[in-house]
Amino acid sequence: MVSGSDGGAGQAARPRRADAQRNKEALLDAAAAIFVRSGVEAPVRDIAAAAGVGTGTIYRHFPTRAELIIAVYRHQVEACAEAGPALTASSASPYAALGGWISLFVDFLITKHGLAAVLQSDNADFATLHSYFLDRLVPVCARLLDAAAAAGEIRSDIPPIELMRGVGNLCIGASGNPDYDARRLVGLLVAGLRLPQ
Amino acid sequence: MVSGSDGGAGQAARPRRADAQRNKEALLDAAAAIFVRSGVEAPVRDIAAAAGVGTGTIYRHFPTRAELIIAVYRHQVEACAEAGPALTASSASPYAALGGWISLFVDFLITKHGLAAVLQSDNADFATLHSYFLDRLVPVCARLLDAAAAAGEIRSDIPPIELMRGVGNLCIGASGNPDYDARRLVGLLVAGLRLPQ
DNA sequence: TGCTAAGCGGAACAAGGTTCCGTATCGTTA
DNA sequence: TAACGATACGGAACCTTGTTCCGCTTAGCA
Repeated sequence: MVSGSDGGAGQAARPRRADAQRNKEALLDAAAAIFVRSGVEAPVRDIAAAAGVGTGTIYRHFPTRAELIIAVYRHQVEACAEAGPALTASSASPYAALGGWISLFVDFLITKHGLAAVLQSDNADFATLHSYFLDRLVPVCARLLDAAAAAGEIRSDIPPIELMRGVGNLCIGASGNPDYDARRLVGLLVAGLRLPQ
Repeated sequence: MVSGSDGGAGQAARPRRADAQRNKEALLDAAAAIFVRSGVEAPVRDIAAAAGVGTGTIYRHFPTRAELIIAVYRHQVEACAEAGPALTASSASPYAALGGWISLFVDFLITKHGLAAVLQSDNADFATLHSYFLDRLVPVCARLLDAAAAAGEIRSDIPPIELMRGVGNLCIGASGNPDYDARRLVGLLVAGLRLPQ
C-alpha cells in the first residue's frame, strides 16, 4: 500500500506538524496531476503554484526535483517490482514471465510522459532517480532473466542492468508518438534474446 | 580544418568577409574539440570562449545550438549516409549490409558523447537536429531494410524511422559506461528482426 | 584614404532549478 | 488561554544556460 505516503526504507521522516504533512500531500497530488498533463519536466514553480505553496516548500519536502518524481511514482515502481515473482508463478514459462514483466515496465514508462528520458539522462541531478529505479527493479529483472537462461530459453550473457537500461531507453519519446512504437521495438529486443530451439 | 565547411544542400551561404569566414571555422574547430571533451551539451559560452569570439558571433553563424551541432557532424553524417549503398554492394547478403550499416551508425553515435540523448530529446530546440539526421539517414536505412525484407531475411513490418529511433535511443548514455554495452543491445534488436529460416 | 555594409562583443533578457531568510504558524506548556 | 520556541512557509534572489539586441569596429571597395 505505502498509503501513509512514507515509512518506507530510505524515505525522509514524516513532518512533525500537521500543516506540513498536508502540504506534502498536496504537493504529491499536484505533481501527479501536472506530470500527467505536462510531463515530468514540468517546472517546479508550476507544481508549487498548483499545490498552492511557495517554491521553498517544495524543497523542504523534496530536496530536489528528482526526489519529488521518485515520491510520485514510488507506488507504481513498487507494484512493478512485486509483479516479478507473481508473474514467475503464473506464467507458462520463464521466458513468458520475463516478457510479461518487461511489458509491464514498458507500459509504466510510456504512460509517464518524459519519465524515460529523465531516467536515462546523465545529468547528475537525476542520479537519485536513476539509482532508485535501478536498485529496485534490476534485482527483479535479474531473477526473471536467470530463470529463463537456466531453462535454456535465452542467452545468458546479457547483464540485467543492461537490459533494463536498454528497455528504458527504447521507451524514450514514445508517449503519443504515432511513428514510434516502443512496445514493438522492445518486443524485437526481447525476441533477440532467444536462443534457437 | 573542416575544409570547405559548407556548400552543401540546405546550408547557409558563406560569409562575405574573410574575418567572418575565419571565425566560422574557428567556431567549428572549437566546438568539435569541446564536444569531444565535454559532450555536445557544453554551454555555448564555453564554445565561444574557446574560439575566442563573443556569444553573438556564434548566433550569427549558427542560428541555434542545434545548427552548430549539425554543422560539426555534417561530414560524418554524410559519410554514414553514403556508406549505405556501398555496403549493399560489398556485403554477402542484404541482412549483412543492414547489420554493417547500423553498426557504423552506432559507432558514430557512441563516440559522440551526449549526441544520442540530444537527438531524441523532444525539446523543440533540437527539432532541426532531429530532422536533419532523420531526413538524411532514414531513406538509406529504408533501402537496406527493404532489400533484406525482399530477400526474406527479416520481418517487413518495422518502419525504417522506428528502427532508426530505436537504435539511436539504445545509444543514449553509452559513452564510457562500463555496464552498458549499446552495441550488444543493438545487436539483439537487429537479431530480433530476423525471420526464422 | 574614406565610406559603408558586414560583422563583432558582450550586456541584457528569459526560463528553470535551487537557496535564503524574514515572517507566520503550530503545538506545547504554564 | 496566553505566551513561547521550534517548525514551516513564501517568494525574492541567485545561478546557469540559451538567445537577442545594439552600439562599436573593421574589411573591402572606390
